[in-house]
Amino acid sequence: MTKQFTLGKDERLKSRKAIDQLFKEGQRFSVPPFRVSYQFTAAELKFGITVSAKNFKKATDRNRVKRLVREAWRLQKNELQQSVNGKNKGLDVFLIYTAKELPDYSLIEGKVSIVLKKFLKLVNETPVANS
RNA sequence: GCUACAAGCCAGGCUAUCGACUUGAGAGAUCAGGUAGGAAAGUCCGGACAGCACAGAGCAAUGCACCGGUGAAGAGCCGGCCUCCGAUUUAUCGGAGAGAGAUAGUGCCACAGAAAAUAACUGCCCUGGAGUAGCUAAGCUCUUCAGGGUGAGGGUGAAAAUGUGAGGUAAAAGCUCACAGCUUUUGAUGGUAACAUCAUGGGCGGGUAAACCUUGCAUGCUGAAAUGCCACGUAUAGGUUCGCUUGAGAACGGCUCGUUCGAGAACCAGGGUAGGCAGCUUGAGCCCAGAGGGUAACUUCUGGGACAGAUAAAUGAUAGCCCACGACAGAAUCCGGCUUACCGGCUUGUAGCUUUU
RNA sequence: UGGCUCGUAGCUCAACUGGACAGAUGUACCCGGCUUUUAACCGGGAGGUUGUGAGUUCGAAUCUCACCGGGCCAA
Repeated sequence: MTKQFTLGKDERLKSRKAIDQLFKEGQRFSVPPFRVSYQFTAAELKFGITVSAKNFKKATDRNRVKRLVREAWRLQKNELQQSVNGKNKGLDVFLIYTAKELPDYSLIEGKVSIVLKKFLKLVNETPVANS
């Protein structure tokens, strides 16, 4: 039996190059308080999160927001991951937290779930990649 | 016991489930261990470490500025001296001090005031001349002019030529004297020294050097985006200017001289890469206990203990229970300080009040 | 991580080398006038502990130090 609720190095956006390309060429939509950028790739589902230092002056607060979002994604992303893998594709997703107030976990959990549902719909509409 | 102040310390805990980074073991599945701070912050000082430079001279620039100690070093810390402020028990206690030089020079000191710094003006005094002046006259007084002596008086200001008294004089003045104050030479005593006390001689033409500056001392420049190695990729193309022994540029760091190297250099536009490893965490280190040295900062010896190492960047999330109901806040090469932020609690010391014995 | 620079009325800017009520006609605000009303125009007024706190000085927006808050640069 494999672990489900993981968020290892393979599942995070870790290449500066990939992130630059995502912002340059990727598509985006908005689910307040998030701004979401995404791009279909050949690899697998990858995820990143950032918080502006302009909105949160203290590093502690920025870390707090990032940890909450990572946790929400980790616990809810399984369905999308299976769907993406089923289509034999990859997907890079990058979230930017744009609000100026510190959120609590239940709010983040709800918003991330909305984002995930949007992606599920998107993925189901795209054809299967013939490798 | 309460209150106030000062110093030091701690910075929620436990359990369950699901994760992240990392170290070790294992063929692997996996298992075991470790994982933010007192300020990790501000980047204000000082270093370590690394690269380049380590012929030289001059100028400049920056920083520091009582003395001794401490320490790798410092604008840190400890102790002392001096000055100022506050308190009272008048000799102590507490606090503050960028604490060399104002007789090397230059500048500035609004308003007010005669004047803000060679002393000028007003005034005071003396001598001489003049007068349709006054008094009977010599002469004196008055007015005015010229020459000379003075720096006492001028009440304004933050600040006025050290203050008070006496002598002295035509009028005066540290001009002289006494006392007091400041500064300084020499000597003695005490102290490692700053300095203190005493004696002695000289001086006393404000303030401002966080105005320029002078004196003394110190300082090569650049910072982990340093630096070394491996891998991958492109454009040995284009434009402008300068230069090839008549020397561009570099070493050389801000400039000049000087020395050496020397054929490309600067800018514009454009193209490529932005992966990995080392540096990278164990070090002038930290904590605890004991025995010494020192007033103290600090230090010596012995024994024991624990050490984050990420790289779009880990150190967390949820639930429950307990209590004092959880503040400020997140490592990015590493140390030593300083400064700033901080809910609450504990310990020690000092002072005051109260109660009991 | 390292460095540079700036904070003055609500806004945009002045105030020289320290000197006294910290200015502007700007723009915004308030009151009055003009107009049927509004705008424009005319007249008048208010608005600042010079980012904060210390220090030097007789005296600080100005000089020095420490904080706070902006902006910019370096691959």
